[in-house]
Amino acid sequence: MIEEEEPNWLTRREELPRPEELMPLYQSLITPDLALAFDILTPNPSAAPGLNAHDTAANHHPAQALLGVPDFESPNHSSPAGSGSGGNELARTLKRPRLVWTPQLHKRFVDAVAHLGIKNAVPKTIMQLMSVDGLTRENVASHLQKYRLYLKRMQGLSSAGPPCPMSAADAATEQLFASTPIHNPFLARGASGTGQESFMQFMAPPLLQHHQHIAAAASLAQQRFYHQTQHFGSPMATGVGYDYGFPTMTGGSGLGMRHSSPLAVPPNSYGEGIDSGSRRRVLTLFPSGSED
DNA sequence: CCGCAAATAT
DNA sequence: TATATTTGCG
Repeated sequence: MIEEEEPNWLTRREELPRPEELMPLYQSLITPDLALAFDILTPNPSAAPGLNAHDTAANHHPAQALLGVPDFESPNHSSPAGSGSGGNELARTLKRPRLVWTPQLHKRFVDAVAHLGIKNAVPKTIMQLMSVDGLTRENVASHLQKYRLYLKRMQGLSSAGPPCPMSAADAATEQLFASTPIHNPFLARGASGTGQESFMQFMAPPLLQHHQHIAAAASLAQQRFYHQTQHFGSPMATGVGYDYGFPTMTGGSGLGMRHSSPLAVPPNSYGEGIDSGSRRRVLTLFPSGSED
């Protein structure tokens, strides 16, 4: 019996990938506006993946050419010595659209936090550790706030009652605070002892090419695009609401959380699981990197 | 700069 | 409407 490497994803040993290692995850945080402001070429006329511009209404972007990472981090003028923190003030001052924390992005976030430790997990450090272009400290800070709340909520919950539904933060968190359509029957399973079973590999079937052509992705052969279909909560759209797998912490009514049916989406069916003409579908394609 | 609370946008 | 993200304050 040798200490064989255990495929335990639950291992807290989150290896902190070096900036170079986790480069592939770069989310095109550069929005068209931002790019324009920089006078750099705009990859695609549409919103950049990962970021939903205020122009969500016009989601019919044909192709997703997410190439040419505009390194707004390295100015042409080159002020090597000067401007340590300044860098590109323009970039910082630009109004960026809502940042969409994709599971992958969140994953990296969690990884960073795990490695830094709860004590050192401060926005700035996390941000630096994530090494995601365009990601601001504010973004991380706010996300961290929610993340902590989420953890706290979960802790208190797991303390009183039957076995926790899942490995907790690991799974749920990875799921990004709850926004992944992927629901598998195993997810709601009580793990015995340390038997924390993971289940994040089931999702990765060839699910794309739904609408237009995303051939552009060809460049990043390793990157898979997953179309997350979200439907705006319509008062009448009952029957199939969000399937949030995590507690709501609304400060309002407190109740009113409806659990939609356990959307048992087969590993083959995606997106079109529910259809509705009047529903607005937000296509969020997130490139899957080498992580997870 | 960090954390929290409120405001705003989607 | 609720949720997510942003913004302001201590």
